[in-house]
Amino acid sequence: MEKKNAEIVIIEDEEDILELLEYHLAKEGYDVTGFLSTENVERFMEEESPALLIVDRNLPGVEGSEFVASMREIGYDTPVIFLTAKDKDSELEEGFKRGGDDYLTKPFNTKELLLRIEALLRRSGVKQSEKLRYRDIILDNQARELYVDKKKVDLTNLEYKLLYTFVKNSHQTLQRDFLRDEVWGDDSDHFHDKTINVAINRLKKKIDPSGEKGYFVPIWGVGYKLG
Amino acid sequence: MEKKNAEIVIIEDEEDILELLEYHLAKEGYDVTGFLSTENVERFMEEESPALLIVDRNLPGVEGSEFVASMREIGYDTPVIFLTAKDKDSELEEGFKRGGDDYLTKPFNTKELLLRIEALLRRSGVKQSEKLRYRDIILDNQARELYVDKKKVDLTNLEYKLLYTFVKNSHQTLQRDFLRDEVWGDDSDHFHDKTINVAINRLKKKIDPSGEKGYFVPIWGVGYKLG
DNA sequence: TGCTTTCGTAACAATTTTGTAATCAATTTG
DNA sequence: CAAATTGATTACAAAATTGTTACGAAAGCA
Repeated sequence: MEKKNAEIVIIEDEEDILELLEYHLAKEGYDVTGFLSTENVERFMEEESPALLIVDRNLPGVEGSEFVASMREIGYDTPVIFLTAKDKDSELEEGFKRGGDDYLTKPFNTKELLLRIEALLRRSGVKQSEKLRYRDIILDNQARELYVDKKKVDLTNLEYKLLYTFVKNSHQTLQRDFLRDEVWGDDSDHFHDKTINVAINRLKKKIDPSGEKGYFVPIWGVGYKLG
Repeated sequence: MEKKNAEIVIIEDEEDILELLEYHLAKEGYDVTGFLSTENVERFMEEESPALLIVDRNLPGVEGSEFVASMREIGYDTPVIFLTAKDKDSELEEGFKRGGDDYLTKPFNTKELLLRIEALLRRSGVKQSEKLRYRDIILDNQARELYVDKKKVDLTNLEYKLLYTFVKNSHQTLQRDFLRDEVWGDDSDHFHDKTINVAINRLKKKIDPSGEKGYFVPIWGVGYKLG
């Protein structure tokens, strides 16, 4: 239930339905962004390139399937699931013709929607990036990016490797020797005593400037552990 | 009608439904083969590799979804649409979990089935959209052309391959080694340190002369990523 | 052949990262 | 409690990495 994190966009003008959908999909582990109209969606797609669109047909302003057709025209191939209150043949046909991949009629079964999402993502070949988590820390190892409390934080390579080592071994106390081997790979004798301290200090400042979260707990005379 | 002639296999034990389906699909131009049970289907698939399976869940002998699951296990990725008389949540879930792509409950609308077939063939079709995009960059891989902000930009072969590699892996950090393999294909030891830097530098100047867009973000000690 | 384009190499500049050292603070030990 | 040991913090400079520019060899083209 935790390793889905594909990015999904929902366009739905009825706020309570939108909220409900966001809740259910987020619970499944998807990374959901909701919109009340098609406005701003194109810009968002440029920036984020989501894996799937869930689009209400009946939107204010631009009609849902029109929006999808226009996205298709400018080259987007993102999978689309349409939602609709209506159930007319002509509507259905229009939805598919304009580039929809699936179609659900309201009121729909949430379980079914989730299954259809999964099937469509599988068929369209979405690669799930593996992410490591610890508390509010998310390490995306493919993008080599760190998010703390949903906010992106830039790290240097050394800092990244260091944090990665801790998160990967989050249940253990990491001894100084182990960290030296794992992060620095330095077998020379010229490894300064305080190098690790300084590195951890810098890392702490970046991921928790106020110092209130206490990610790193020093184990006196041994090393550190996450806490 | 048109010339669709994709090969479709239908497995359905109720003969009149099977005939009806065969009739409608053939009329649309598909090349249809019907089976009354899962028997012999595997051998047929080996010989013909159809583009789509339409499978009744409720078959004599082997259950439809079981058959699909076993096909998936031995490596077949053919798209599947399940048909069923039942409408239970658990059935639905089982169907998708075992590798179904779509699910229709009898009695179904023929028009809808045809539309869903088309959508599924489109999505699973080998011919993917030949356009890759990232922000305001569009790579038309068929024409081997680049558009930045709707304006055409000429690239050299090397530059194109480089940019293509980045856009294709737009949410990953690309390590220098990976770029060397992917773009230069050079496994020699004589690969100069700065070759990548200079190539990226040239590419940057072409697609973003003013340097304000910051397409390429160096990841210190690792490589680059799009940003 | 002669012209043009492409692209690797080299040199140097600019930038970022990271180790070191010095000092201060905290913890343990006797 | 005092001494000793270890960790935290800070500032600085060396080291490592990337950016930029120019040159010329190689490849493509007329």
